[in-house]
Parts: sequence; C-alpha cells; structure tokens
Amino acid sequence: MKIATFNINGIKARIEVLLAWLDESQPDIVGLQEIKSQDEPFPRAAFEEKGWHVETHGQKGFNGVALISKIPPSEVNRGLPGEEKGEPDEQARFIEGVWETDAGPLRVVSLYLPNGNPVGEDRKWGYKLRWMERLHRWSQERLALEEMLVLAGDYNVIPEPRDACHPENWAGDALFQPESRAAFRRLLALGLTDAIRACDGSEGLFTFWDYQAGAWPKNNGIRIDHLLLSPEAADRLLSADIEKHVRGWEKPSDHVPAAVNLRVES
DNA sequence: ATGGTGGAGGGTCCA
Repeated sequence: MKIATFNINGIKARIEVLLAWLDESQPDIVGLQEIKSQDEPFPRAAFEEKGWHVETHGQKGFNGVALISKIPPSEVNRGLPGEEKGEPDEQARFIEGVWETDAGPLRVVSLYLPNGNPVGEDRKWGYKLRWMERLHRWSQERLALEEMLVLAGDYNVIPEPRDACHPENWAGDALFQPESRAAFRRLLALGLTDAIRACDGSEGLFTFWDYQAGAWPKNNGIRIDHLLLSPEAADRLLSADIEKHVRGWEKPSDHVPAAVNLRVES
C-alpha cells in the first residue's frame, strides 16, 4: 500500500503534472495540499475519469487539502478541531480518511500546517504554534486507538539543520524556529515515526525548492513535507522515498511528492 | 531594491 503526500501549489495549474505523476507513481492514497480551490470547482472529473476517488476540503484562493485514492474511504472527516472543543478551523488545512485493509483500518491525514511567517506576529506565528498544539492533542487521541495512522503533509517545519541545504539562511524563518522545531519533536515524542528520516539518515534530503533565485538547479532545498507514522503503521513500513525528479518536470510545483510503502496484508 | 517567482482571482494575499 503506497501512501504519498504532495503539495501541488494550485490544482488548476497542476492538473497535467498531477495526472502524469499519478500514472507514473501509482500510489494507493495521496494527500494533497495547497489545492487553492473551493470544493465545487475542483476538477474532480479529470481524476474520476481515470478511476480515482476524490475527497476535498477546500476554500477560496489559498490553502485547501484533498485525498485521492484508488479505493474510496469508508469515512472522511474535514477540519482539525479548533481552540475550543467542537469549534471548526477557520482555514482548510486538514482532512482525514479511513480505509479498510486486511491488517485493519488505516487512517490517512492530509495536513497543511500554517507557514507562520513573519515570526512574532500573532495572526501568523501564533496561529502556527496554536495549530501545532491542536495537532498534538488530536494525534494523542488518535494514537490511543492503536491503529495504523499516517499523518502526511506539508508541515512547514525544517526538523534539523541537515534538512536544509543552507540552514543558516533559515535562522529567522518560522520554518526553522526553536519553537516550531520543538513542537515537531513533541509530536514525534508521542510515538510517531518520521518515515523518510527513519529510512535514510543522510544529508540533502529535500522536498521543496523555491521558484526563485535558481534554488532548484543549485539544489538549495529544504525538507518540510513529512509522513509521520503511528507504531502500528511503522511496524509495517517497507520503504519511504522522496520523488525528487518531479521537480524537474514542466510547470512543476515547488514541492515534490514523498511516499511510504506499508505492508497491509494480514 | 530586500518576495527576485508563481498561484488564485479579479482586491491583493499568500508562500
């Protein structure tokens, strides 16, 4: 069972790239981020024609997440619970699906964590830190189910210096602040496994290269797209990979897909 | 010069 995450930076601008990648990569479940579309105008027919099932959680203009899968999910939940219990998030950044497998239910989340810049401004930076606390509480509750869980998405967090080509350039950025990195470590401390890192400890594993200043040809990238696995999912982890070559395609996203393979046979 | 580029939408806001 191949589960992938891909920040596509606009579904309307990325239909061709996404269809080509789905055809090549053959994932079973994909979490998309930054669809930048409301649910109604999402071009779902282009995917349904090729046999994909589509679940969206969009909003106008920016943000927005989706789940694309070969088999339809048995359950879908939209939105990360808010500050107060039962209060919905004001931004579309979270969608959860459940799929039935021979090894039991598999929960997959597509999340788009707030960027958080500029640091210090409550509307952006405070929102990011509060969102990470909410994600922590939600993860704690889900982990208590002791099921296979994959928290996949654009975390907008560079976990460690080795996850950036030039870590010194990110010193003042919300993606590399001690507070956001600590919040990411607290998520891992719940018992979640960073699948890409668990499979490859080397430097130079990146998932994002800015469109500007020739970042891609210089390989000036960062690793901010992550797949965090519950112990039950990590026990079944076969491999994890970043599909870096997609950044070199025509009209690419600034992110590339990352994926895990889980053994879900009983 | 201090978002240099790119996406969405039709304002600028966002990253």
